[in-house]
Amino acid sequence: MTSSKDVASYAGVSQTTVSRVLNSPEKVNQKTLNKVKRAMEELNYRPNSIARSLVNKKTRSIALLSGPLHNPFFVETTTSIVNYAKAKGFNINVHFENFGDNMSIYEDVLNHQVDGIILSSILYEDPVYKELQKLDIPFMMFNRKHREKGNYVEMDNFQAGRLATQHLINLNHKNIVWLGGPLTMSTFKGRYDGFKQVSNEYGMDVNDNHIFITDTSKQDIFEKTSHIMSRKHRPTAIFAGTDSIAIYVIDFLIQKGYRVPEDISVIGVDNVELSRHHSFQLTTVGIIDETNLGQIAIEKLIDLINLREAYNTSEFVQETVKTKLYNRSTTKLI
Amino acid sequence: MTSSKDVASYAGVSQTTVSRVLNSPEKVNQKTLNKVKRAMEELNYRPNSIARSLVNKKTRSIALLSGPLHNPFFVETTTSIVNYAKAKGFNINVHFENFGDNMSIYEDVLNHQVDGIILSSILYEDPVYKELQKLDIPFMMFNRKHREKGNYVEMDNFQAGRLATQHLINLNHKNIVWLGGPLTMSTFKGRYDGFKQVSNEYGMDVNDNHIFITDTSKQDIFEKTSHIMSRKHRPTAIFAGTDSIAIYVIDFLIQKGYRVPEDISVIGVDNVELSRHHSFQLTTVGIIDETNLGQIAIEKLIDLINLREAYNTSEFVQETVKTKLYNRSTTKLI
DNA sequence: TAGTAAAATGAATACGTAAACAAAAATTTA
DNA sequence: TAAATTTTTGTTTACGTATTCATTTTACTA
Repeated sequence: MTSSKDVASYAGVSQTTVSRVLNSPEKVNQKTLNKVKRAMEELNYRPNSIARSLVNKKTRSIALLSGPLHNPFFVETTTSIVNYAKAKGFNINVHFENFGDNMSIYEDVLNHQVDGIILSSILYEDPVYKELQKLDIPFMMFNRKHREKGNYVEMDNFQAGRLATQHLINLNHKNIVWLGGPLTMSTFKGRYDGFKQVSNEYGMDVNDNHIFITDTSKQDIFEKTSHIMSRKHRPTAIFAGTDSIAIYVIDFLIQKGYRVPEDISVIGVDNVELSRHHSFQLTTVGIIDETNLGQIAIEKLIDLINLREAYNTSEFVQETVKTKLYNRSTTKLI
Repeated sequence: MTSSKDVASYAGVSQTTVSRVLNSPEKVNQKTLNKVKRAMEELNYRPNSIARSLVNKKTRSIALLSGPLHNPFFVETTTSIVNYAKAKGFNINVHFENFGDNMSIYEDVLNHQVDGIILSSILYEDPVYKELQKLDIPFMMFNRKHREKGNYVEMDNFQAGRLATQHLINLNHKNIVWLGGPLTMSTFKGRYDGFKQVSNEYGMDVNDNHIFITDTSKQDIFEKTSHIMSRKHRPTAIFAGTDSIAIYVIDFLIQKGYRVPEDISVIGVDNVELSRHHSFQLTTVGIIDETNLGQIAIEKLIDLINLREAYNTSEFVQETVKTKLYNRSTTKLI
């Protein structure tokens, strides 16, 4: 690989001048500028970004710790994050959540220098939080947040839970099952609390028969759904904690010959793009904005990084986006 | 950030000794070893990977240039690639194809030093190929390949095209439409050629009425499918160039009130995981192996990187994996 | 045209690590 | 116990770039 020194001696100038041509061309004489540029061309020179990073102390790369892509929510956020970052000159190092074991990934992230970290998959009481804090690198949580707050962009999960439940109740449903994931995740916790509160407001009993916690795997969702459908007091509606869960539920139901929403209503949360693509049109609750949480989060993170570089200051980003109902066709009046 | 020098002076040794503790601890006296390790702990020392990369000339990171994630095929390959690389100590920098404009991404990839490149989204005559070659970095193509060959892992697209077509013909279909993407991609070209050959073997006419080229967007697929269904000589089967296309087609059909396979049979290619998850079970053709092409490709690529590091040798990886029919329930005898 | 200001260039150094080589300390051998 | 090994540690340099500071060249002023 050819270095700036090679270019320098080829062009008959010092390495400093070559560096200047790259970083402050206005400070170099037109004639030598051309001479050096030509040398660069002829030697097919590429500045070594590693060496640059070493001296600049920035890598222009960001680590993304994402939930699994079989959840369409993360398909959208990952796409947004990668593309936006690229447009801003940043690279994204992608890592996938490993069954809640964020510490191992943390080691990984740590060992490659990054200018920032963006993560969706943190638990409400995740010990990784304080490790990340020690790092003194901007990090942004999206989707889920941590008890210590920090920087985050989330939807108003509690409101989402309320809206979805209210919608079902408006449609006359009285026997509703909540089918979600671990309440150690702030998303599920908020949505569940919203469900419970509205249920209580309408004097509905929320007992163990109405609450199902899955590990969000297809397998488990199928089993739980199967169990729900085989009960004598079969519910008339299922409130799925995420669209991903809702889609698995509906796939299962259709496979088994049930009709949605004729036999049972299903509502999700997240408003993933896929919910409009599908052969069924999923009723769901999602953020008001056109965009997604990943997009908002990466914008804010890059702002933070730039702010820090320019002024060495830092401020908190704590954003809870309001939600609304996307009333489509997997719920109906009974 | 604390450096190895800081650790050195804190522990009362030279920086070299600190370096040795990290890279060849067996060469350092037990007592000083402990002393240095303690110092590292107390100062919360982390070796700077940038500086390491500069001297080692390896970054342990790989650039992935992938097709878009709304195609489930790339969801699977990306997941496999990221996870496998991580297990082998590599980071993945993800980039998404930008409407065939690989050159802009190429600049990006180039500017961050990587040990290897893995890309799915190359055109058969893509000019980026010779640029990549100049780079003198191992690069591996999967899914699609380039006319110049290089390193690639693909399925036997031609065979896949034949198998799918043969399957439909076995089911008595005589009016089959091929609905695929640009033939500038080796995948579509191979599958199309297979379709045409078998069709001809059975004396079936393959004219413009049977060939539809989409840009693989949902929008375009919907339009083309709509057009196909509104024709007087409506086909009895659609051969979709990929599962992704097949899924869009079926979603459209079901939305419009058609039944699959009762009203029309649909077959895809790729055998994506999702094709089994869905409310319909997609009939498809895919590679024989349990795994996916991305997985195979990343394994080979890392082998290449290691081989190159160890022996400074290089060899070609050129693999065409055989395919088979996955006969599920979106095709039927007529 | 001498003197001064401005523009252009170069020499030296820093970033944090690894490694070649040299030197010192500990151990073994005779 | 002195010489010869072996083990352990340190000094120095390289990796490729950016930057500070000093120096040279050019342009301008009176």
